[in-house]
Amino acid sequence: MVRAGLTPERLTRAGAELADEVGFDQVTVSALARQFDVKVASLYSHLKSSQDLRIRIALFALDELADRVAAALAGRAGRDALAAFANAYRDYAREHPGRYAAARLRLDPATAAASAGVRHAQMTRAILRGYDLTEPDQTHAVRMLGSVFHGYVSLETAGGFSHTAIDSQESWVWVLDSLDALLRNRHARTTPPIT
Amino acid sequence: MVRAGLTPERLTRAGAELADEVGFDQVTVSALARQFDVKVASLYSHLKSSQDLRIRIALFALDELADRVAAALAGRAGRDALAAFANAYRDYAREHPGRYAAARLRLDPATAAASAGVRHAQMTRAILRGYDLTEPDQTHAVRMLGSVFHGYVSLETAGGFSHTAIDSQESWVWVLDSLDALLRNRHARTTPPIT
DNA sequence: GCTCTTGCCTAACACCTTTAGGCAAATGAG
DNA sequence: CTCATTTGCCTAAAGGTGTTAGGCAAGAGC
Repeated sequence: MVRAGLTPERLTRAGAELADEVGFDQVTVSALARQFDVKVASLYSHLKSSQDLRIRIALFALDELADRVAAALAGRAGRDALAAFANAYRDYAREHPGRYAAARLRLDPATAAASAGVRHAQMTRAILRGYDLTEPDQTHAVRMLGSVFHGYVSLETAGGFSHTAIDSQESWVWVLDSLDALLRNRHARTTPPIT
Repeated sequence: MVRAGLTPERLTRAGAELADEVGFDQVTVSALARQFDVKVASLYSHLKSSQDLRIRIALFALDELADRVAAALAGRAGRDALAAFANAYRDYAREHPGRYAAARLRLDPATAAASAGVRHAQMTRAILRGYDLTEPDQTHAVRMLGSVFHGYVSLETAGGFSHTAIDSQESWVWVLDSLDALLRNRHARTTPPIT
């Protein structure tokens, strides 16, 4: 009987592709076994559990996304960097919705600390180097950028922006433009807080 | 044999509570049957399917959240309205994480159109009445607000903001403050787009 | 009290997850 | 090259969830 040549890496990759096709939460050990034309139990020599598979896909996606963002960011600063970062993020989610969902999987602290998630955090902070923000404003800004990008991408891929005639791309540019203006003006602003 | 008195409404409510306890995607017809001390198959007289249950919980959550937002918004305008809206949203997600997740369930267009989702959209637009924005800026702003609020709440409840010493509440106020400033200045801005 | 509807039940099947134990293919030592 | 060992995929089996079909008894209406 010919062996299928399964490895955790191949399974993870196939799982990521499957996620893009059918959705991350439809990724199942059984479905993966079918893809490799192999019995389900066979995968358990390579994966600890179904959750283990999901975590591997998440780490894979985080890493791949971090690579893309890093490439997009190279040599850019200021609003260029902001747009490059945001577009890398959004493009990834549109090309690979399943992997993007995987990257949002909640990891336990130890796993998260060892993941490419830290690169994401570093790169977000790197963008802000072009705007002279000091702590704690920098942290606030990091959180805001993360929120906007994740929120926009999440709502957009969920089809939330398809009810109006106004193009989502237009709104995206408007949002990036607004964020850039906001960050440029932020250090000078002195308005009192609202809550 | 004493009857349990099941109805779709009671099941939906119990499902919503269960979602808050164990997470929306752990809400299962089986778990619900256990809660009512009833056999699983019995629920199928009241629910079409597991997905039907999830949709009911989503609609329930959307409605409840819309009520809260409406109450928070009453009599407020401008930055007050913005903060009230945002806080209602965030507070709901923190008090009822499972229901909040349910409210984000992707609905088919017909169901969505008949849901409280339209009230949410109307209320978001209502906030912008305090800032004189015209189309298409208004739509862009609606999308941005939705993105920021959803993104922030989503990242915060996922524990994404607990790695730094800086308090999340502080960042939240900073974000609201920034959005207010942004919207107030937006109509006057003439910066060219970046992408 | 009798009939009819309705609510919850048992039975059964399909699919996913996971563990235990077996056989055969690859690997490597002599 | 042969034999022993390791390793990869298999069968078997048990437990959980989703769903349908058909039965019996509780409650409602007359």
